[in-house]
Amino acid sequence: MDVVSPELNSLLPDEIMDTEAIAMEEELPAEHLAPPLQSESELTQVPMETEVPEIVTLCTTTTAMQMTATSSDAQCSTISGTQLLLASSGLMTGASSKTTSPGVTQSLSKISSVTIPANHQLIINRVATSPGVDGKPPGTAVLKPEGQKLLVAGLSKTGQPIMLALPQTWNKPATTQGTGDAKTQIKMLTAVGKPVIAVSSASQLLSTSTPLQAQQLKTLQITKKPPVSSAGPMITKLIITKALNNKGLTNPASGAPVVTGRVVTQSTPVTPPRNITIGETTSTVQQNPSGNTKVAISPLKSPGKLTVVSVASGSPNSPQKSVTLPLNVALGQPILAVQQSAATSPAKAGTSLSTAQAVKPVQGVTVAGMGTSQFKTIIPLTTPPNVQQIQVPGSRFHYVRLVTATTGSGTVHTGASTNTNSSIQPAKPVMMNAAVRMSVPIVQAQTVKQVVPKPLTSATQVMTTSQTPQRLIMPATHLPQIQPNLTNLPPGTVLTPAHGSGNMGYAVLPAPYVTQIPQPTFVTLTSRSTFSTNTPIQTQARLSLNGLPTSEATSRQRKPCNCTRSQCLKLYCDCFANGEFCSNCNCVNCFNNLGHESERLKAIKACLDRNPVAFKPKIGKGKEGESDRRHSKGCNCKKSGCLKNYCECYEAKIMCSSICKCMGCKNFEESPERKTLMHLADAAEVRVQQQTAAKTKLSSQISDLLTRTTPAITSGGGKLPYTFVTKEVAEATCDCLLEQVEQAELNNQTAATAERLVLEEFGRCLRRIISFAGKAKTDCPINC
DNA sequence: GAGTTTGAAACT
DNA sequence: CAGTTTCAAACTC
Repeated sequence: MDVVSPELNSLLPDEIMDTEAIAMEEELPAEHLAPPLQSESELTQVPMETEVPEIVTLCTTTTAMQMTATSSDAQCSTISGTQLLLASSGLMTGASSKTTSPGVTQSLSKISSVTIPANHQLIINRVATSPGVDGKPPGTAVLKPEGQKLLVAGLSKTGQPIMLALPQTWNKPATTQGTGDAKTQIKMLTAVGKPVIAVSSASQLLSTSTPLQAQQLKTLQITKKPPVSSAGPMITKLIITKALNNKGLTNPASGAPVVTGRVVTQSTPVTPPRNITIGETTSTVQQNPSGNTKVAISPLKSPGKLTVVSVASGSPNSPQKSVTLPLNVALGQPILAVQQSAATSPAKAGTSLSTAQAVKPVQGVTVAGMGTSQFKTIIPLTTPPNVQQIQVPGSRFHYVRLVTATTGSGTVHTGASTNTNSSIQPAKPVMMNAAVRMSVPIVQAQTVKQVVPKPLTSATQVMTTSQTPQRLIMPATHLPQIQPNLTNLPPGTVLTPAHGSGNMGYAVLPAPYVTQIPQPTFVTLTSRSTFSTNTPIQTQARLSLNGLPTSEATSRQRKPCNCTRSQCLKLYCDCFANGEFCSNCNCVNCFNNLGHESERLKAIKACLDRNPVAFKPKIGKGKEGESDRRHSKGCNCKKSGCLKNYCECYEAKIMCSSICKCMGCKNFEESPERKTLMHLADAAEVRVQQQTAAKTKLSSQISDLLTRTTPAITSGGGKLPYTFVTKEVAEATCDCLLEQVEQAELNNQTAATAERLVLEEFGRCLRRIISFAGKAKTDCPINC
């Protein structure tokens, strides 16, 4: 498999490549928002494109961050919709609490103010710094001395409270500029029936770290258990933004913040939790101790759009940097977009000092959720310290992005459980600011298998481990000319970076080559650095497929193609157009396989050059007020009246729209021809179903009849009696009968007597045959 | 199953 | 962008 040139890295779509901007905007087809959950396995998924109103924005800064009463402030807020703004700064004085729920106020006894405007924005101001509380230095805020330090209750859109519980370590002063150990946990609890979100953040300051180890790991692990309530689909929109600020950049003893988030629901523990693990290594940025780091995420009312605004300034009035990015989820092909704002850019973070290093982060996102049929995976094979992994079971895409590592090695290990979170070596103080937006359509599932990229020397190897392990040999040939728009890559594409220090490349793998294993209910991506060296990168991906058994998930029916001239590398080929490798097809001279990945890559690029959205589904969401589904381009039928499968609209069982350029179209709502056709089609379908049922019933009856009539014989695997009447037996019998006839003739007996003799002989023959048959069965009960 | 029709994709 | 060609699926016989 060829590898896309490192330049491709810079061409990755903003949705996943922009590590600074934390704004995302997406439109999601309605059909992907709320598919009903049917099975328990589905319930265990992590639905990420959700309508659940709780949009949680968490903003923390490590070490001497906002929890200290010095001068650092932190604000996390969302702009609209359900918002949670947590301001741990004593400087904040927003006190106009409008709709604070009782639970909120009870839990915020030491919070100076809680503001919950009508838009569900919850503003929590840490209590003014109280000198010497619990022996902590002045300025250390102790929101709640025992156990969980802070309980913040907000109101969701549905009016249900959102609780935040901070562990004791949250309030650690961390005023020692990089010394000490700061662990933070945020637990968010919602009311019954709503997801409970618990986010724990641990920031460890390692005195042994060096500036070269300035990589920071942020691991965000989210476990979500949808409620067992059958009250509609459980879709959760989770946005977690974490800003970590290690002021200890000047202090080598700065730590590596580890943030682990866990999202759980109050559902019954019947369904295993789904884990979302996000591991990232961010660059070390010296944070202005007095600076404000404000991250605002705006999950707009419209679930399809998300705007993340990162604000870093010393004052709330500081200019904000807001970036809105489309998530390319239109056309019914939502993707997971995980963005991280490393806050390495002073222009965006506003708090970075001149010593800030422009080290791109390593980010890994593992999401187990509603699986889809296909994925796009970018698997890091090089420079793993800077890895961004996004695996979306619910999406047709997987993204694992590599960014150039400028510092020492790091390891991102994202596991299915919180215990699997591993820290990257890290060390420099950082300010991490990540926005994660996960969109997972609840659609057909497809398992993603473990993909273990191997260390490369001259070639890239991807080991897929499963019950039937596959080994993919991917030539490391650089294809600098290939710069595909990754957002439009064929669904199910796996991008694998090329080896080489500092160079980034991607190889494209279709989803079918991601090992699919029936390990359900979680997704795990593991990445290990120094891939270009002898140290192998281990990228593992495991995820469930909507709880579907692997066999079921992988047995997705697809019509085999019959391409003969296109080599299955053009959109004529349905397999290629769907981003799949040909399998069990009838094609001739097929290049749509791993053996011709180079050609395939070129073909993909060519297609994308011609049409950037070539691999996007043609049937997408229509405009406002129109049908939910419509052809993105419209058909151009001329003769079929759009009532045959030649017409893509008709084939998709949708009506033609205004963008169609068809002639003589009869595929509209009121078309009598269409109605008739649909009626006939329905009738035919019913007929087929009936016939199928009848056949099934008949077959069952026949089988039952045979079982009952010949139980003794058939049950033992023996032959039926008539099977003993072989040709030889028949001939011998006939000889016996003829002998009787001859004897009768020799004796001058009458014909009647001869006939009687023949019949008697025939009876004896039959008895002997039966006798031998029974004896043979007894002697050889297995199979004679 | 072979041949025809059709419209999207590809090409010019 | 329009016209033409190529292609594979849909359809017919």
